[in-house]
Amino acid sequence: MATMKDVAKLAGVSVATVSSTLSGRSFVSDELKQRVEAAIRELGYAPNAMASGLKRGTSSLIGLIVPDITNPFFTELVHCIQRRAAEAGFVVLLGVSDDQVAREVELIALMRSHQVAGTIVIPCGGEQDCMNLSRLAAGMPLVAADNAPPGMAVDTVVLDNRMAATLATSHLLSLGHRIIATIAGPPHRFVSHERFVGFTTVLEGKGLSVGADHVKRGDFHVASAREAGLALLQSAPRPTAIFVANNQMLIGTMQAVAEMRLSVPRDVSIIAIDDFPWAAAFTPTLTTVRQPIDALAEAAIERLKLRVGGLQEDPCRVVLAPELVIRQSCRAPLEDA
Amino acid sequence: MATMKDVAKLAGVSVATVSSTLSGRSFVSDELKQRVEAAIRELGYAPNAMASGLKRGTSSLIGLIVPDITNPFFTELVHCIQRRAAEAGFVVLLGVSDDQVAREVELIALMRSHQVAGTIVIPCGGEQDCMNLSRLAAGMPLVAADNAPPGMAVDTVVLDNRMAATLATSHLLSLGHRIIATIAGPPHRFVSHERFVGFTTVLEGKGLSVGADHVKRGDFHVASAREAGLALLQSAPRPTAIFVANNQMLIGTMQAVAEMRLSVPRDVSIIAIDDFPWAAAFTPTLTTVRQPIDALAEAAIERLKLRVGGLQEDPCRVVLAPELVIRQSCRAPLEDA
DNA sequence: CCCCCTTGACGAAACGTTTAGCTAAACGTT
DNA sequence: AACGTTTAGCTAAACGTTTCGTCAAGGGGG
Repeated sequence: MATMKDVAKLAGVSVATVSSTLSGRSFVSDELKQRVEAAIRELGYAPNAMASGLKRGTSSLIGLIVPDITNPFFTELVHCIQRRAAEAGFVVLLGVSDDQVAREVELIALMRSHQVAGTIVIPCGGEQDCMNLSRLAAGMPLVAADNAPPGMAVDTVVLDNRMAATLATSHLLSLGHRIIATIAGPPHRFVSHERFVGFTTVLEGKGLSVGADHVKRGDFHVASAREAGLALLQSAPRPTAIFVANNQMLIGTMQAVAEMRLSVPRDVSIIAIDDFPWAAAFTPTLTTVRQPIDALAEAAIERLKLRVGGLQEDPCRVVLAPELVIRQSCRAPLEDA
Repeated sequence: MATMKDVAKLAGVSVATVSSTLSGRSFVSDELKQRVEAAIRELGYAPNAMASGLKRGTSSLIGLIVPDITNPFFTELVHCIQRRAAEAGFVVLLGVSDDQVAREVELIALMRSHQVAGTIVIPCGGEQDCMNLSRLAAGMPLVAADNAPPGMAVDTVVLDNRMAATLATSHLLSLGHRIIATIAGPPHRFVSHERFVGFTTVLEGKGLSVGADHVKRGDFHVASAREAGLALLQSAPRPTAIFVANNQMLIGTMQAVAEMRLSVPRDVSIIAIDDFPWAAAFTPTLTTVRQPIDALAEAAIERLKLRVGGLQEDPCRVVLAPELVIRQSCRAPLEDA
């Protein structure tokens, strides 16, 4: 690998001049500029990002910590964040916490040791874990997205989860459903809690109550929802609609329905939070509440850029609105039900 | 951020001793070791990966360049690679080429400038582009996976694409299909070509020929396959089965079938290469040819580790076998067809 | 004509590690 | 007792940048 010294020698200038040419931070005459550029081309020189990072005490890296990249919501979020990061000149250092808080903590340290300019984290833990996270960040710009409770000491970018649940639940009510069940997420997580509260609040507002039999908890993965779905569909009275807390559990729920030889939406209506690329390819096509994923990514990168730029002010919270996407998996309940 | 110097001062030793304690590369007495460790804890010291990387001329970073993270095959591959990389002590620097060869080339340079230990790339171009890639790698350990033609000057890890096509086509033949169409991938790509050759070879072996009307080219994305599917389903004679070259195009094909008010597998059988997490959640469940994704990831990381370790030998090619996953989207053609 | 300011380029000192080479002490051998 | 050998630890020189301070040359104002 050619270094700046080699370039300088070939161009007959000092390394300082080469550096100035590259960074444009101070004036270099056109003549030298051209000699330097020629030398760079000839040697195939590329700057050593580690040396530069070491000297400057920071880098063009940003950390991105996600719980699980195979969940299509996270896949899309990673995709959007990576694209916007690249546009902003950042390279993404990817960490997967695998839903383990301990791993998440390790990853924060890892990011720091790699001198990232900042980190975007999608926390996988409960409120307490999140508070802990913001403490660990100390010094490193951190933005928490998605599962980020208010009160964290860092910028947060989240969906309006209550509104998402409200949209879904109101939609079911407006179709005439009165016996509505839910498959909620892990109780300690912020997003689960909000979605569940949104759900119950709407029902209570209508004077409806949800029986304990009609509330199941999953872990946001497929299998747990299949089991929960089977239980719900065997309960009496059988719910005419199910509100599912995320996309993966939606799949599990559909499996349960199929196993019971029931049909969506004839026997039961299903709605979930998180749209996903193939929701329109299923039979029936799936009604969902869509998160504005790209807007989340944009806001996260935006906040990070500001913090990296040295902005010192109180943590800011960005809350974005969801959107109801009506497809075929919900319709009015059968009269005879 | 505390540095090694701070630790050394607090522990009353030299920085060299701290370094030795951390790396274990030379002997340090138990007493000093403990003093150093105590100081590290007290200061919350974490090594500066850039300084270490600069000095050692390499890092614990590996580059990973993929065309498109939202394609579930790539999602899963990234997931597996990232997991195995983490197990091997590497951190993944993620680059997305977005199917653009120029971007891919930039990313290789980017990885190099970040002093990665090595890079795994899933090339997005044709044979020539791939040859070019191996040249660009010069000096940096590179492993090409998936769309990697033989003859590249680097280690390659690929699916036996012809066998995959053979499994799929033979399955259709064994069910009794004789009018079989295909939606192939972009012609210049290695994987497309192999899959297409596998398909035609099997048919020709049976004395069957494929009409030009029954061969469509897509771009591996959903929309192109929808169009191709519509065209195929309107051709005469209508094919009784379609072999689709990848998972995203499978979705597009299913959409086309639905738009034509036809039904799978009654009116047409559909099979594709690339299994994906929800293939079993569709109605009907989808018959596919599964790539051994984790084995691909394992082999890629394994080769990379060897090369990073300094192995100098001729490029090696790992070819892995696919597996037919029979579900509901293929069955015998209707007699009256 | 002198002084001062600006401009363009350079030299050299960092940044936080790793590591080769060195020192001094401790030990075992004759 | 003199000598090598081993050991534990230290000193200092890199690694490839960035950047501060310096410097010479040139120009303009007094």
